[in-house]
Amino acid sequence: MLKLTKKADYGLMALKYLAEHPETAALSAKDISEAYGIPAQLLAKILQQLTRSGLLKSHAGMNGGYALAREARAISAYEVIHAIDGPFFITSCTKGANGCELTPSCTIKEPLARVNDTIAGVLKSISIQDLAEHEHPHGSGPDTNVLISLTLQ
Amino acid sequence: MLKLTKKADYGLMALKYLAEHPETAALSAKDISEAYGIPAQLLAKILQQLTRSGLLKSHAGMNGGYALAREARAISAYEVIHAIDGPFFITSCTKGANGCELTPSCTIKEPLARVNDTIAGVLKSISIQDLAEHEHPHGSGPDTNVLISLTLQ
DNA sequence: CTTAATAAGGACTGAAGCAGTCGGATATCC
DNA sequence: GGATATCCGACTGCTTCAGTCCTTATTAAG
Repeated sequence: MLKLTKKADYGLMALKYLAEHPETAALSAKDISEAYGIPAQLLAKILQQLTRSGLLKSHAGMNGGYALAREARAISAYEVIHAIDGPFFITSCTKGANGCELTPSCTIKEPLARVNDTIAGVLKSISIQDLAEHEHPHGSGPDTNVLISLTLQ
Repeated sequence: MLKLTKKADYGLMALKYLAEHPETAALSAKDISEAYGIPAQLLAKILQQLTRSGLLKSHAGMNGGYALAREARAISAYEVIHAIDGPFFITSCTKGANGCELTPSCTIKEPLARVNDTIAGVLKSISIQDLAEHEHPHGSGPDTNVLISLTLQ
């Protein structure tokens, strides 16, 4: 139904939280889970995934935790979602790999692939920094204005 | 994972097929299901949903079937998806109705709501006619060029 | 060196949604 | 009345998601 999983939501929230606390060397999964009321063990697994994907750096042991692997401006929402939920396709019949079982009857996937690319483009244009800045009430920072051109046919 | 259900896919395919056969008064669920290799009874339920939503007109009895309730140009992909899959929200925590259980800790939904609106805008800008025209190899019809402006903050 | 805090990761469960089927009821045309 | 349709509720199998449990490895502090 065109919905992000909760895991992706949690992941975005966690990265946003990290971006908002740049002064601290690292924050533990417990810290973040308590800040948002997210199940700690679930969030831990998400953060581990993000670490494997190179978006976070982790440090075990006391005073360990997680920190952004790059600056918040250089991490896009797309990367986070992709790392957690895997590659997404708006159509159930993916165009790549094994292809669509209905091929060639499914004549709809090609136009929708463009929609897919458009959505991906939007998500790529949004950084964790954008999410973090948005927190602060109003009037700060320049607008992030994104223009997308979708051409059918 | 940001994916349309197969039902929505089937619905789009069916409406596209109807748009490609404007000469016939009505096409039965069986006709369409055979054209695409879709389970007939499943497609029937989908077409019934689209009828209830006012996108199709149905006619029982012999030589009955379904026809577009409006011209193909006036039916958007968004309407089809919405009729079948219901209202979609990219975030698991919907902003409306019961709200987010995590409120106010979930500070991410507001920026993503804009993304949601953008996606909806893209889907609203694509008509069944666009999908049907795309079928014909190339060079026909004007490009459908859509500009979307997404403003964060 | 011991202990506590932390990440890492596999296995499992319950719940929900999706895809598809079955059976029957109603409407329409011949 | 029979053939062809739509209409609609109930049901099943399957997959995925959300979350938990348990164990192991790593690191810093005392």
